[in-house]
Amino acid sequence: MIKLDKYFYFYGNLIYSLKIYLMDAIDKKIVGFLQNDARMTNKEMAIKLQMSVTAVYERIRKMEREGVIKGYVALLDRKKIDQSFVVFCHIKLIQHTKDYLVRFEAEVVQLSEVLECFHVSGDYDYILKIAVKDMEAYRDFMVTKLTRLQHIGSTHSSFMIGEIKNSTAYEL
Amino acid sequence: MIKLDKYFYFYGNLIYSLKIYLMDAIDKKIVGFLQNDARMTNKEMAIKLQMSVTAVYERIRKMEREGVIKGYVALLDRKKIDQSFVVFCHIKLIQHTKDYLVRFEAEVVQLSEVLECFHVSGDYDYILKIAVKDMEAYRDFMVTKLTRLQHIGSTHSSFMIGEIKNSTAYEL
DNA sequence: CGCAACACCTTATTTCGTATGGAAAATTTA
DNA sequence: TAAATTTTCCATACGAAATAAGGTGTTGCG
Repeated sequence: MIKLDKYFYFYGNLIYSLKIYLMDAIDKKIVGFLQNDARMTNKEMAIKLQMSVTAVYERIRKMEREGVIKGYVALLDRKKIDQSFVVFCHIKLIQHTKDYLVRFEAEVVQLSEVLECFHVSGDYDYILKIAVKDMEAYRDFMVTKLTRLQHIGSTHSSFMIGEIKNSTAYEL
Repeated sequence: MIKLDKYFYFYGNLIYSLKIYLMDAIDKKIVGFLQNDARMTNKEMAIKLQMSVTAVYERIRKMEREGVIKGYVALLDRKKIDQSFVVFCHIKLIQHTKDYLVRFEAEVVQLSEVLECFHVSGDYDYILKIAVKDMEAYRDFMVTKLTRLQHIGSTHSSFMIGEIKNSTAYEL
């Protein structure tokens, strides 16, 4: 296995470096399998790849150790658990001092309805993906939780009408 | 186990109904465990819940059968596989005929760089989450793939500067 | 009341993950 | 180029896990 160092510069100064894990064709296939079905057995993969179980096992172990594979999770069907109402909420802060950002971020991670929160460029500062039961629950969330957060300037909500694609798997 | 029927009406007409899976406290805990770590053994859960392995096993099996648990996946670290550059792309179509929507959606699911695509209300029709290597790769993706799609009116890209929260786990 | 469905248990069986030792291949070093 | 080292692979073996089978107590319902 080869690790590639990637360097990030800012005005000629090295900001940070990152170890990229260079996967060969077999690694990519293994990870491809596991991204779709983490329950696939080593034996099944070994047969598909025409190699021994141990070889597969050791490759997986290494990728876990190196942090390429972050973990294994069960995915639920939103509809079946009555959380079909998904909203993308764009948020602008009133100011962009580091203190404001840090405080907002610390608070937003605590909100269980917020599945994802990303700091982004553009018109808004943050994009949040929120899942609740219905519109009423969303209104409640907005009023009692989200807008209570400090330093929020404005928000813009986009309601999900349809899910076209929702994948956790990267192409390798 | 109890299944709850949820009905959706539109101008007084029943559009569709949905079977909601009503989980008890134990189901919720089991699913809570698996959402965080799908590799947790039935035995470990059984101990935490003070019940037998078989009981845990059967509950999980039922939730899989009923579609509450959609599947199990491995999650990768974007950075380690050199796909750190994430973009939220907002897309507006030139028209909103069913034909246009269907065609666009069929094409966009084919694009491996597009991890997620949601049809949304508001200023734009779709929100896409795209992961590539760097800005250059994103430009290439835009020019050779995305803007080649039919019926695209306008796009607006927000680049991810920071990942505050990125969870696949629902609160139950 | 009695029947059926359900959730649970214990025990038994099968399958899987994982550890070990060692061979082949590739890579590095002298 | 030859030797040394590291990496990758394999076969085997064993404990742990998932799964199957059979049985018991509880609940709901006609």
